[in-house]
Amino acid sequence: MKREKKKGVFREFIVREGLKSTRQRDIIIDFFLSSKSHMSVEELYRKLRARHPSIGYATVCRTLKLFAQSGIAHEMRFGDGQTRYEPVAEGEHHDHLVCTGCGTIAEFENKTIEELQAGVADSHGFLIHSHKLELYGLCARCRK
Amino acid sequence: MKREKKKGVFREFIVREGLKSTRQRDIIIDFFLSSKSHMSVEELYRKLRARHPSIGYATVCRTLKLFAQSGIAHEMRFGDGQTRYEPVAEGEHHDHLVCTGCGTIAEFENKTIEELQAGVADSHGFLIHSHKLELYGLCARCRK
DNA sequence: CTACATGCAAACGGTTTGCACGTGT
DNA sequence: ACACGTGCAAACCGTTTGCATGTAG
Repeated sequence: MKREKKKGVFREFIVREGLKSTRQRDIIIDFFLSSKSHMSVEELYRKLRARHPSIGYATVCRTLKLFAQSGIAHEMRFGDGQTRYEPVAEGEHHDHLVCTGCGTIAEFENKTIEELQAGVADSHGFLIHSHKLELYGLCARCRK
Repeated sequence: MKREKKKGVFREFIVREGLKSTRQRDIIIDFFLSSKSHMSVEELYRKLRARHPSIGYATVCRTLKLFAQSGIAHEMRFGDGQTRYEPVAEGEHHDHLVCTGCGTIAEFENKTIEELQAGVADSHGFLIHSHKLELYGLCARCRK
């Protein structure tokens, strides 16, 4: 449902920008929307390639960028030099718990923190546009 | 005062690790501790080079990494592909307000947010080790 | 038929590394 | 004397780009 919605949003974006709908873009969007979140480009590319060997790395990069531009995905960089993408969950915003042991990335949402952030921005005269909050540590499994 | 303290900490680190005290390291640490915070490696290198033309980029990189290891500096990456360093202010932790207009980076501290973060980590069974909170937007000057 | 998209390989940008030479201890 | 440090240039790694060819509209 929401998946179809995102595909719709992307389709509109494609039209609006005078771009084209292609086989590769269809493959990538389907794969992207049905895979786990926070995948790195490399990861996405490898898995995609298993089923569609002829697809190029550059195309994957370019397409993911388009997803971000169209608003259906967020581009994110944790400290590891990889670029990751996640489908946006409309309305709600969430932050990340990154396990430095196994690399798992969990999500959380905390309205109070968001409000406090807004307060901080205000008190500095900042007009806040986005934020990034990441907690690094060991997940329940890795800490034992 | 605290600057001398950091130099002392680094000196101890050097000895403990069986490393050596060199002219370059002295130059870099002095420059680093007396410059503005959050400088990128490139920035640091350029400015350093103005006075000490023979210093190598690799040496600057390596030395900054040593600062981070020794605990007198933090390494940080905002979204722009540059690695930045800041002298650590002992005890207190702070987060960043990054102006997307002029690139200025301001700092802030908010104890309540930190506590809430700890709560979030707990409720996920995470053992938190560090965190990163960045607010992106326009600073007072750029927003008008 | 035209403009955009693709795959490939080469370029890029910041960081890291190998190496021959230099220098603290 | 020996081990570590330095400067240089080359390697690296993920990402981006140029180009000849393919394909949607």
